[in-house]
Amino acid sequence: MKYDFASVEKKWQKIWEENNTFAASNDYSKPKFYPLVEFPYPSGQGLHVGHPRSYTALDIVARKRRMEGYNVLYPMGWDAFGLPTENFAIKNHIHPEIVTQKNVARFKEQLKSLGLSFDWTREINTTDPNYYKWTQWIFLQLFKHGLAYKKEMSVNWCTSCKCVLANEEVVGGVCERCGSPVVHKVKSQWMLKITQYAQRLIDDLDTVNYIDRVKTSQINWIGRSTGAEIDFATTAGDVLTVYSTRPDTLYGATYMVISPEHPYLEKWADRISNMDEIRAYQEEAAKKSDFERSEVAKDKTGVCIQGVRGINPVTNEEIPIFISDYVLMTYGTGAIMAVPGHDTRDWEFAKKFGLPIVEVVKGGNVEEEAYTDCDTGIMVNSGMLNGLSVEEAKEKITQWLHDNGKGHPKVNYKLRDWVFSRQRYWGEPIPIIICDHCGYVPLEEKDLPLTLPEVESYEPTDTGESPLAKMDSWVNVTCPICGRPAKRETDTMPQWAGSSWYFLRYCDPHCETGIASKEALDYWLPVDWYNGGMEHTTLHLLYSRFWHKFLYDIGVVSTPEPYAKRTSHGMILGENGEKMSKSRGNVVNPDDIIREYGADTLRLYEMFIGDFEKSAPWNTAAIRGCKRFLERIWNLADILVEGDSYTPELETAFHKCIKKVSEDIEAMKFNTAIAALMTLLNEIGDKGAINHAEYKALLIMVNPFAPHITEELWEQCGFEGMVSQQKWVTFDPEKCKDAQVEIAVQVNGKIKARMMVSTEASSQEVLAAVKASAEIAPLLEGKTLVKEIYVPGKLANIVCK
RNA sequence: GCCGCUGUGGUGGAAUCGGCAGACACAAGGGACUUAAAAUCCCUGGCUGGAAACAGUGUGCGGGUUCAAGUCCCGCCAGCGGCACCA
Repeated sequence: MKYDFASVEKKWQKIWEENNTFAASNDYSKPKFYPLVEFPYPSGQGLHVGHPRSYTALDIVARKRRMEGYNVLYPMGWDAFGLPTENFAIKNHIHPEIVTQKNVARFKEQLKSLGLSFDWTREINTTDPNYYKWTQWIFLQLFKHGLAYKKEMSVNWCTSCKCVLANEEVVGGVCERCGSPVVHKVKSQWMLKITQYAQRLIDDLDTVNYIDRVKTSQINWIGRSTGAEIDFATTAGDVLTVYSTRPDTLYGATYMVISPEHPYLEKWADRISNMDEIRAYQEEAAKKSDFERSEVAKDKTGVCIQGVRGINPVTNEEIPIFISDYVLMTYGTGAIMAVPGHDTRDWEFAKKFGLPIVEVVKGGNVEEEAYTDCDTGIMVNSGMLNGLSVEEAKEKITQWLHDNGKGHPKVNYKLRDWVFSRQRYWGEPIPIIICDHCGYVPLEEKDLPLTLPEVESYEPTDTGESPLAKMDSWVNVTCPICGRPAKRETDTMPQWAGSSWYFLRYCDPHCETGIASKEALDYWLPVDWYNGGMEHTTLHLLYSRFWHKFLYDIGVVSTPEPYAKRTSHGMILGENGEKMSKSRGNVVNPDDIIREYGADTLRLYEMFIGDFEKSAPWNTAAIRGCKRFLERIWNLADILVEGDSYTPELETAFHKCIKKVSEDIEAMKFNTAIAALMTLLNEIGDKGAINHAEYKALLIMVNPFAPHITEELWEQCGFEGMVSQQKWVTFDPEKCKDAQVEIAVQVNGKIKARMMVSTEASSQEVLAAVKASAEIAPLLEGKTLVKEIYVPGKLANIVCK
């Protein structure tokens, strides 16, 4: 009988759906397993072939764990707020909610057609008021604990669209949509104090099992550095504090630089004789877009402040102070001591402005380039530090600064607070009322959710405010505290909000008394295995860890980390090896592949395509190999014979294969697991028959990869129950060994022969047999044996002279 | 510039701790079956020389350690991704 994948796949998808076969149980006494994949943004384009790579991988793990007796929660939902939907709504005058519903329906159908074992009874949607009620609730908790605050911030402003853009919408310094320049505009923004958690976000990485590249990117992103804050007295009679990671080079500080936005400039205005020049520079710097700033990064600019000079605290020499945009107001103190001898940027600046370069660490040639090595140099021209190593000097000078009240050790982070406002419609409204008398007043929890009102148009206003600002009836309210007229906050939350806690909601998605019941959270958390793209390492993953830690601090969740394990899949590229995109014309639609080859074949192919963690080019021709594999399994039903234990010829092959497949699934080596199954199938084919025990074991092993065909075969062969509800197969390590193996025999490292030996044979026995063999004995005649090596089951090497 | 990843046949990729390089597939060539094609099955295959046995050579390049290196060490080259004046 021919395998009709289309009808078989539909049949089983229907059965699984009607029986809720893969729903997680609320029996909290069972051992649990909570695998998680990133829920998709339901875009208008539908599913990408990249989605099934991640989803199938953890589906395989989830299915295996179910068979191993775990209570498995493998959920799915929709991260549905966001710009593309809003832009589509603006363009086509359709409510974003309608667009979302349509896209979700399509995505859901596509996911179901892949046979993924999601628990659809726990489906969530971030745009559902019953969901975002709790997103707003978390925001209120953050606000009440002082972690949400409003601040004047510079934001991205598109000069042509006249609207605020998120950082993601600014590509190469221009607007992603219209290509016009993007400039900075100061606006009052909601911010979340993620910086307060910076150290814990680094430290607790030691307690979780994340792949190294995720850990290192997070650490780099947070960007911890240690150094000292140093106070420089100025001729204006005040103190200018700088931050430096190289306090050891203090004797080489020959000038200072402050950021163009530094507040001291106003304070010093009366003393500065070239204030016009300074103001012109400030304006110039403000006008520059990020793009221009990075374009001119190598060419340093700046203005020397006339009228105020700094005093080096160790040399007591007066040194000039410059303003330059290479010093950022947002990092450290917005002021630096410049050590041109030992900092590349300071060196470039000093060369350009003809400033003195003093060598204080021996080892390089500071006339040629800055010498920045900290490991080998010895301090010179540095008074009390002379002769010390850099490390010793850092310690000594920091102590000296402390003792003399001129500075102290300091840790800084590159991580900035999270800009949490968007001037957009399609997001969670921020549940705050702004009252002239009472300030920012949080909504009462009983008034949540604060739902999005219907608006006429979703376009941002000319002033860059959210479309909600035009809704007078919604905006104008009375202050819950003083009863005076007040206004609602009209900004909405960024897309990252809903995805920062969604894994908590899955634990108890219909809970009305909290984000989820305490019992559910205690049972299911942490997520045991979270797989997702590397592009989410520094934003989503960091944001959700931050929220989780906050919820832990206020007693809502009982684990300090949300995810016990984090892995990441590689991208699937187009057939030409480039990133898949519409403009490159190399997009593969999973629907087409399913129609032509079936879901099982697609699943198998995506897992066989290569190393799961690396990117791999799509190759439609190669899919046929996976289709053939499944058809050969199908055809085995024709040579099925009675038998309730493995036949001797295949016993070792089965035990070996079970071991390999079981271990490879856990190690995410799906490609080699499939290769092992193909090898086993070839061996069965050579033998020409398969019995019931063997076929059952094979179907159980293949089921996580190809769930439909295995279910159908299980039923057609009259085996009891469903294959997906069987016990996972086990192996006996003793039975994985062949009685005899072929080893390679080398003389002086060159292969001279091959020989069959017993796996039980000792090293002496094998070496004796090797030396006596017809191929090897003549080669050893008249030579002195130097060394004999036997690597059991692999090779023997005779070294002689 | 900095950080990370990668470099293996015509192609995708295998190769626990250093132990037979090229598993498993795809594509290709040859054969069987067929009126024919598709499908299926069998055989061949890193490269060079040779009819063959076999010999030499081979994991980006150059050195090194070792009985033994794709794997470890030192120095390069190329490609991809991310960050980018973070003091």
